[in-house]
Order: sequence, then C-alpha cells, then structure tokens
Amino acid sequence: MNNESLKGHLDFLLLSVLANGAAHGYAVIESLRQQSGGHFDLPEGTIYPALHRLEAQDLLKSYWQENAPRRRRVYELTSKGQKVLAQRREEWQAFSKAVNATAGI
Amino acid sequence: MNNESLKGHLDFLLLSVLANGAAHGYAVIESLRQQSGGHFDLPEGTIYPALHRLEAQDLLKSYWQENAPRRRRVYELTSKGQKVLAQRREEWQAFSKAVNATAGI
DNA sequence: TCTTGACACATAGTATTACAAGGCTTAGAA
DNA sequence: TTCTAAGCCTTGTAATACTATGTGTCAAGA
Repeated sequence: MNNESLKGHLDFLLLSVLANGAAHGYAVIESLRQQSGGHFDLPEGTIYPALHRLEAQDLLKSYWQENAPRRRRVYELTSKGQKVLAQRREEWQAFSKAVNATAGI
Repeated sequence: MNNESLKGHLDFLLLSVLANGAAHGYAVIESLRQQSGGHFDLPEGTIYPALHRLEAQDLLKSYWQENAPRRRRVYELTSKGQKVLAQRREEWQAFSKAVNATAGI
C-alpha cells in the first residue's frame, strides 16, 4: 500500500494481471484492486511508467485501440513476457517461502 | 537476493531474527542465511545500515559486548520493536495473501 | 614469518523504484 | 453548462538495498 513493500514485485503483479488477457492501463488498475481484494489500489503514476518499462523490456506490447469511446492503449503479454512471468512466479514463491521460514511462519 | 524484491521487507526479517534473541550484526547475517535456507545471503553493507536505522527508530537497542574475543555490537528488540514486529508480521501476511490472490496462487 | 581468510564493524556513493503532483483530453450525467 | 469519471502522460522526490572500500583482529597454514 503506502509503504515500500511493493518494490520489486510490481512487475510480477502487472504480468499476472495481463496473463488473464490484454487490457489498457486503467483497467489494469481496476483488476489489481479487485483481484487483490482491495489491497492494491495503485495510482496512475505508478502503473503507467511500469507498463512503459515492461514494454521497453519486450515483456509487453501495446497498441492504440480503435473504435473505442475514449483513446486507450491496450497492453498484452509477449511470448518473452510469458516466460518471464513464469520465472517471476517461481521467484516470488521462493521469496515468500524464505520470508515465512525466516519469520517462523 | 540480487534484485529489488527485498525492499520494504528487510526490517521485518531483521526484527524476526532478533525476536529469537539478541545478536550482533555478523550473527544476524548468519541467522538470516540459515533460517531462510540460504536464500538471504545479504552483504554487510545491507545489514549494518539497516540495524542502525532500526535503532534510530527505537525498535532496537544495542551495546558493545565486553569480554568477547572480538569487539561486537549486540542488538536486541525493544518493547516498541516487539509491537512493530507483530504489526509487520500482519502486514506481510496481508501483502503475500494479496499477491497470491492477484497472481492466482 | 607471512599470508590468507574468517570475523566484525563502518560509511560514502549509486541505481532503482514506487509514488506524489501536476497536466491534458473526452464522454456522459446532472 | 458544469461536473465527474475515464483515460493517458511526465517530472521530480524520497526511500532503499547494495557496491565498494576501509578499518582492525585472530587463527591457521604455507
């Protein structure tokens, strides 16, 4: 939420959300909020730069959606993004397991 | 490890380790390595500043250990530190639960 | 003896990051 | 018309873990 705990995990979350299907930035924010049970209510200044970063790393590709009531840039996973997502998933599980073990949980 | 995933969680780990008993910096590094199954092998440049930070926040107190073969600064939890640890523990559990829910784990 | 490595502490500087704060546009409701 | 939500963007900032480097002690081996 309002602390530093998200750092280093945001990319994993974004890739996870987009693994459910292509979506534009505002929808990603919505999905994050809903799927996390309201825990991740992230500002646009967090999401948009992160999406740009992931696209620059070839983990996402994007296009302007035509025939939409408002202009929307839609993002979707690349094949590289899918591989990296699988990797990030394992890293997250190893990380959380290690934290739990250290904390006696 | 070598990425940013630790950010915001290191304090929780340090408090957790010291909840098992007072220890000096080098021993904290050892405990972190062992309790995490080798996952957290953190350099001294990470640990010492973090311990100082926690002490500055009154979550730890420290003293130079006398009659030791080498000079050691021993850290232990304050009562405030214990309370904050319990709080951090809940935050971690809520956070990891939210990540898992978002990622479909 | 000399050297290597483990033990033990410390700090200055760096890169990365999430976020705050602001700005822009458009559609639909009040 | 006015307002709000949708939708995108960027600049600057604070916090953080880490790299690199320095200090010194001690034990063991070459």
